[in-house]
Amino acid sequence: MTLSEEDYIKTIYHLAKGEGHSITTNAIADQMETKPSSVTDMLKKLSDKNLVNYKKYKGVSLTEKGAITALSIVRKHRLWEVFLVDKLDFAWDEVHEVAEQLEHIKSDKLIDKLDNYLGNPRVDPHGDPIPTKEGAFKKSVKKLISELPVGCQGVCVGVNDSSAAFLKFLDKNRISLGDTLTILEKEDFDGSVSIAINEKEMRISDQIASNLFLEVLENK
Amino acid sequence: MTLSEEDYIKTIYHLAKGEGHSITTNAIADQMETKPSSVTDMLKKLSDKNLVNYKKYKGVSLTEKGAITALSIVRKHRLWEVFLVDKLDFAWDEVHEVAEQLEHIKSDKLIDKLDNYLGNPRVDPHGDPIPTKEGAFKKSVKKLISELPVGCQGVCVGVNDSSAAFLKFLDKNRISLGDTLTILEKEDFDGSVSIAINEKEMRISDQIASNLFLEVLENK
DNA sequence: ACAAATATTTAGTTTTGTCTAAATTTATTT
DNA sequence: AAATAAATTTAGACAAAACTAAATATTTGT
Repeated sequence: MTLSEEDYIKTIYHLAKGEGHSITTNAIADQMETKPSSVTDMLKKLSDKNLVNYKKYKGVSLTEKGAITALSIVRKHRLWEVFLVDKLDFAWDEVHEVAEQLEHIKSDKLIDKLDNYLGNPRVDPHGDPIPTKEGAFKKSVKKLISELPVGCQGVCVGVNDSSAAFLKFLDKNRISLGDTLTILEKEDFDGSVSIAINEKEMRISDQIASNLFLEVLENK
Repeated sequence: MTLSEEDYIKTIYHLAKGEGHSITTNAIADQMETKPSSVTDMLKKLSDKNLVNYKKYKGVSLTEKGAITALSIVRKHRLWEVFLVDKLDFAWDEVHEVAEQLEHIKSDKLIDKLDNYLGNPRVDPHGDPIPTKEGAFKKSVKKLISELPVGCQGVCVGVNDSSAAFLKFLDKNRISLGDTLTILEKEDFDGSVSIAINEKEMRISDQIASNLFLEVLENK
């Protein structure tokens, strides 16, 4: 597969939001900042290779083979994002461009070893799920800490209250978006929550827990 | 710079062994497994971009600008090799192909951070020196441990005596080619040498020290 | 249902990097 | 110093992936 073919497959996958429905030529052209005629050319080629179902004027969807390819690219992209953030200390919002390049590196052994090295993460720094080698993965949902049960693990992906005071609190306690957080215990009495974050444990008040969004894997 | 241009620059650099002498069209074609006519085409393009000095029928050499480019690619290649061996546990002889791909990733920030993460290594797993960001680097030489002074650091790159007994000794003591080794102390009495390797210290006999080659940076 | 608007495809070019075959230059023999 | 051999370049062609402009389908509005 060429680099360009991989980019098309990935774009179709994302536009279909992981589902198999039909995507229009123009949607792909807009997303990829290219011309519709270029898209048509490529769709013919991908169709010849059995990666997409393409009917003239009727849009396109990924075949089984195309979906497997897409998931493998998504897996690589997200694993590299974890590497960049966890190991190289990139901020979660500056990794995309580099991961776009790294995702095209061809070596199954590399990805296996990287996965292990990173501790087989299930989500990337944006909280998006990482497909397994076999192409399986759970969907993720965004919920407030206060809405989640004990034992949940997820990634901090947003705040409800973006007041300066709250952001300052997060900063002082070294909680950043992109950090992985586990819910250890919930106190019925005052709604406070014990969490593990960045290798440390701490307790946060109900007020904090109701203002911080976690991206967690759907429970089935 | 395109991927292909980078490959040509790197090939010219390696064929000239880091020096500025003139390389023939056929030598490049052989090395890159391509046709001489393709090489001629590319040399014209690289010459237009001021990356090489090219005179028809007279061979080619890198310009200052070309040499800087080459060193930056070599730096990336070798840093990725260190990553693959030190962090992902690849064997030193299986990293080349993957590093050939990784060396083309474009991000200065990535390479800076990778360099730091790896502890700013001076040599790659083959013992070859890693150029600095500024393009400076020392040559390396291959010497027996017994020939080197206290304080030297280098990479194990070969054995003099490849008898089964010797290889078994290395294996039992978890010394592999590609490991980094520092000479801590030398005992005049029996020629034995204290070394640090793989985060451990150990003492080896004169006989071992005279059979294990280290690739070390030239002292000046 | 039909005209207008929009979406998509086709046809024909362009650029990059490659190739083959022919022409030219340089090197080597005798 | 020719003649031959080897190396190199030129000319012309091709495939991939993009583009523009024109043609054709589909959808929408009335």
